[in-house]
Amino acid sequence: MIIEKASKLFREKGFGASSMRDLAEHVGVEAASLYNHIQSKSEILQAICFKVANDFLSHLDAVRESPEPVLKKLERIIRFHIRMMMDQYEYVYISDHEWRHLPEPYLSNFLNQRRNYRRSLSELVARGIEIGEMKSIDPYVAVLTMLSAISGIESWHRSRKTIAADTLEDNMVKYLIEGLKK
Amino acid sequence: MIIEKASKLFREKGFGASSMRDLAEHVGVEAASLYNHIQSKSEILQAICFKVANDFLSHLDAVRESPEPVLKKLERIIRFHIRMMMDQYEYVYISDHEWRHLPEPYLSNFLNQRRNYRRSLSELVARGIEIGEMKSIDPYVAVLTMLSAISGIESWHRSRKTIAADTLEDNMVKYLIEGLKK
DNA sequence: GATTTTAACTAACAGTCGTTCGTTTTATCT
DNA sequence: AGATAAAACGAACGACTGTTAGTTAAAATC
Repeated sequence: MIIEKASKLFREKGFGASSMRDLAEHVGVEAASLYNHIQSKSEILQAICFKVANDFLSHLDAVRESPEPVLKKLERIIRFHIRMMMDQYEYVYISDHEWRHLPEPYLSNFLNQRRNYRRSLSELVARGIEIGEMKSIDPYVAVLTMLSAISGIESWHRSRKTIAADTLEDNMVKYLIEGLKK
Repeated sequence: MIIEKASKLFREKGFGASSMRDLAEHVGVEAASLYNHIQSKSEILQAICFKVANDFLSHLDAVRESPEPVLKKLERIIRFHIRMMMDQYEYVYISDHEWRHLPEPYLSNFLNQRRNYRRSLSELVARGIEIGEMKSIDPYVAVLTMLSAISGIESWHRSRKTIAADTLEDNMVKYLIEGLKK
């Protein structure tokens, strides 16, 4: 409840610009009362960031073990990212944009996880190229491009009306996967 | 001088988390002295955001009037974005991430300019499809994907060493342009 | 060299920040 | 019903916020 309200607030105004009194008002309570349920403001941010990170890492592990072609795996991962960005918009957005406000040692931890995630993805792309499934491209750049493109869905989220979710997903997958095919 | 130091600070800590006393210390002066050169904190943000917006709009206007094929125009625009992200990293990053802290009416103004920019780009992509230069894809999604992919270069910027600037640019252009070709 | 302008300083303002304290109300359990 | 635990409250703390006022030192102009 608190975390849900907080995620909405943090997304709208940013972590730094959101006060505990702001949050309390949205929850319908006085600021001091929040501390019966949480330890600190940054604890909320930690909960959000690491939940998202964990969701992505779990999914990646599951996909890696499946016996599909690399391109199919990548498509599944991309679609998962897109759907996460749609279904858990607030959480993903905050994890993407507000992680820099994490206090140490959580900050280093978070960045480590992200680095590992990208490295795993890069290795997947590299293998796809190696076995001739995909065109020759720098794996790191490809991963960076994919992930960044997806995280930009946030700005679609603000203008939902003009384009349907399915259209967005299918077209983006098309663009990103076709660009990799040989 | 002040704006340069400020852009570095805002990028590192975020606009909201950067205090005028922080900034003053980086400039080598007391906080109050800053107000002999600027009117307010948010004025700095305005200067940065609108300078970047203006640079992109000017470039787009120049490209639109040239008589090249659409795909060539898009490649030029993409390369311009990438190079802006590299050469004016701090400015572009802030314009991308901190615009929400702009006070009205500048906020609405900024968002209007961005919307217009994207609409112009979309129309360019739509024409490319119409005349058969590019594969059929939703123009808005294509633009969103391109721009988001590019803005993700920020996270490359933090780990420059592993990959050269030219490699990044060429591979990203390859990925983004090939994905559009018929 | 005198005068005006520019830019630095210290001190302070009114307000907000996250958080803690001691207390009181509400809910749970025997 | 009486005891215990959970969650609410108002008040306050010390630190920090952007900004202004008044003053003084340095630079530029005449």
